[in-house]
Amino acid sequence: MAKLLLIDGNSIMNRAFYGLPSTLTNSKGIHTNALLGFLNIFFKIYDEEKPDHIIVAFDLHEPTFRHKMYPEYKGTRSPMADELREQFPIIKDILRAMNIKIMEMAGFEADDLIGTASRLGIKEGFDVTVLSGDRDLLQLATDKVLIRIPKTKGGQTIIENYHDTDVIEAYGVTPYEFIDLKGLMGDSSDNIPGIQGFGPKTAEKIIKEYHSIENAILHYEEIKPVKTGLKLYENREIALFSRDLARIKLDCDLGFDIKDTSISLEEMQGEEAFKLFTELELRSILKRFDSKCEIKTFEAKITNATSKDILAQAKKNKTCGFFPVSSNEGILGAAVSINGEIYIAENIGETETKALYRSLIDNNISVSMIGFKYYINALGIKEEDNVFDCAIAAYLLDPVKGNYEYSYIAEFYLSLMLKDKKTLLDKTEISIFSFQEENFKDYMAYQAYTAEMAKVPLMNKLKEEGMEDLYNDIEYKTSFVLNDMEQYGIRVSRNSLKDYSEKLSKRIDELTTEITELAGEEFNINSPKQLGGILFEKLGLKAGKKTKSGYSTNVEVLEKLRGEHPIIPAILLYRQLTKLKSTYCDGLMSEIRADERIHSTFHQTVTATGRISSTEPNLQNIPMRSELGREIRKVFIPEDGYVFLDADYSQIELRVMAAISKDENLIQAFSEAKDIHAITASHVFNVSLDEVTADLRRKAKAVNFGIIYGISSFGLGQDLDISRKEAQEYIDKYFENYKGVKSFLDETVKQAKETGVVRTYFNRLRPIPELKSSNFMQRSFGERVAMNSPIQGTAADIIKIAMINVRKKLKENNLRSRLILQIHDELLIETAKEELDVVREILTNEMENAVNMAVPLYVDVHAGNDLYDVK
DNA sequence: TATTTCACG
DNA sequence: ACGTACGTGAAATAT
Repeated sequence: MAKLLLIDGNSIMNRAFYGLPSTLTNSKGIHTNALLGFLNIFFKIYDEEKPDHIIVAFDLHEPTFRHKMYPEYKGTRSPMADELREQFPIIKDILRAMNIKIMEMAGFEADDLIGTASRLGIKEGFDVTVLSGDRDLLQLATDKVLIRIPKTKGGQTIIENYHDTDVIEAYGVTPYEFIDLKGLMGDSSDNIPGIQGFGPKTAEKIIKEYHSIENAILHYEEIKPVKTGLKLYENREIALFSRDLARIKLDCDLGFDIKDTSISLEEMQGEEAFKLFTELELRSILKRFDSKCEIKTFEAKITNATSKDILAQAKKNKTCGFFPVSSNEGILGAAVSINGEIYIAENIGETETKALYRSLIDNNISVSMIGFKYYINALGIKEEDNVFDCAIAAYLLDPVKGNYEYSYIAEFYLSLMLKDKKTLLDKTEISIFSFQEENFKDYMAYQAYTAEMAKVPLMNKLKEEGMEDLYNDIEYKTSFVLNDMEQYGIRVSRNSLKDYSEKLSKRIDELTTEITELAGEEFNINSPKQLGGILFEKLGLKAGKKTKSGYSTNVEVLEKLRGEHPIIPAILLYRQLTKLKSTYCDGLMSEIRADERIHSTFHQTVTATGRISSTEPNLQNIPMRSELGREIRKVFIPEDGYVFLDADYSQIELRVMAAISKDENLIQAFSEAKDIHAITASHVFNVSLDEVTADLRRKAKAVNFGIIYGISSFGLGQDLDISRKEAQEYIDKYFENYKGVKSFLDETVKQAKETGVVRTYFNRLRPIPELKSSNFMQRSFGERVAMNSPIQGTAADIIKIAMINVRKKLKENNLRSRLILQIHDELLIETAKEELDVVREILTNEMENAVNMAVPLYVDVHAGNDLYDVK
């Protein structure tokens, strides 16, 4: 028999929302917990029942006929949580995309529509299932209508099922009598009054005996205790009225034929639904599409081939996706996708793979890869080869995503669900034997296929977003600069590092003893938990901030306690020393390679703003601010015959802000090359320039930074340890003088709210979904990001341009000197001694003239014999 | 794996 | 009333 599934949308959404943590959001900051919960229950029921017809009912946010009967109806309800409300339009979009009928109607609740549909369903001869979290619907149960109520028990979703007989068994009354039951006892959640003092027990007893309120009223004198009977009689109007309120309507005019709601799995899992789930990043739901969306025929399309075969095929197509298979031993072979067919050249080795790559390029075949920087050296990729990199393109289009593996690119740009690397290979070590494994073949095929197929959609998207130049002129070329820096690395003196380390160890041991004595017991000083216990419980010091798991023991807190106990300065020093030892001494030591140099990896597709990041090790956070830490810079030395030449931009972010905000005062200040912090101080504190003290300048500097970070009085107050009010006064004074900055920041946030994105001067994009959040904190964060990203991002763009141009100039002039480090606003060149003058010229020029703005850019340049020396 | 802390711009 | 400065990565402990 045909089956009809009716879903109480509001109640299932509500249940799903409270069943899953509301921290569940996608990368765009959209809450997805109710969506996910709803869909999980939905598919669970669907799989069990395989209904032929489905309808989902929703309440509208309008008064219903019950409100007309009784204005206080549902009056005690607190308003719906914003995070849940936001998800209703989305679930409706999803249902529409799945071609599932939605019903909602002014004046009626979802219950009434479901009630009506259930009866129409019976008339059509359907078996009806009603899915709801609300027991009110039990009154609809018959032998043909099954009510299913999901419940969470011990983390597991179990579903209670009720036909009419089950209702009788569980409640002792028939579904029809259930309405009378509610009339007597009322319902606090709907604010249905019922008879005061009549709870489930009394109500059940009466209805069991008399089957209806009317009949019970007729026989009220028989009811015992007498008081109960009297009370019923006195309140008979309320009881009958309450019952009317509680009764679900069965005769609404739905306005459509119930037979028109038929649906199949294929119809539900179409292209549109897939796209929407992809957008929402509901991966677990997408898994249901697996069988449908994976490239089933991939295996059949994989062919083992020689380099020659591949070249011959590629010549016909003129474009290909290229995946070099690499292990610790280097490149083993390659998988090439040509017109969707995968050709695998197994174990041909690095030399032949390189030759294959070159032959493709030489024959004008465009090569598309994913993360090509990694292969630049092994394959001998040259800038003019014009390789396309899907990872960089995908990064530019969504820099917050943070993952640009083939599986994600295929998902977002090809609507293809491919098993990801982890699923296919997990801990597989790639070797010459890997080629025989089925999973590995799939992996190679997916890599190559995605690289080929995603190129066009990615390029179109880049064009659409106006980021073609950014891609071609900045990002693509930057890869080559970064690769060079990785290859060159930076020389580190093992011996100096060891000496420094030993010096630290000695001092750390002494401090450990001292701290143990002061604490009166041994404990792990590195453990914030144990340290908190010692300081704030045992020693009774005043706890400052708290963290999620206990007392905060960070510098800020400890610094305020400095005078309170001799253990505090000891701990502060201990912290500093152990940090230096573990992160920098030990950390750097293990990264020194046989060539005496450290080769960091520079990541181009990591930061949300366009900056570069550095790992293994991070060479962008070598100590600088404290003298003790700064010492470690002495271990970084140039190769014999070379010196270091370092240049850093002077206040590049403030200058960028001045230029793009077009603030006249700020531009003026910078054109005169004055001390910007001092100038700001004179404005904010109403003093003349020569009256600016060091302390006023320090405060003004904090204000300037605050502006760049997306100023807030709270943040500035915290930083300067002043009241919020005072901080606000500084900010107001600042904006009074720099009105252009004020209007620029306001306008940026306003536009960001309209478009959902901000852009740098070079059109680099950053989506800020947080601006749409209903959560104040998230939204405020979004606003600060909107103010900061164009500034930080433009500065990042500028230094990338400088890097590209510096490298080009060094090459053009056949110089041995090389760029080896970038630290956001600073470049370091390992400079051949005899080239020092010309390199200084190049570095200064290229950095200062990387871009032509309304504000001049300046760099401070220093030469030195180690990294300490150049600053 | 998450949290805390701290190094840098 | 809410409870923050923007952008990173590494190490250690706690879970």
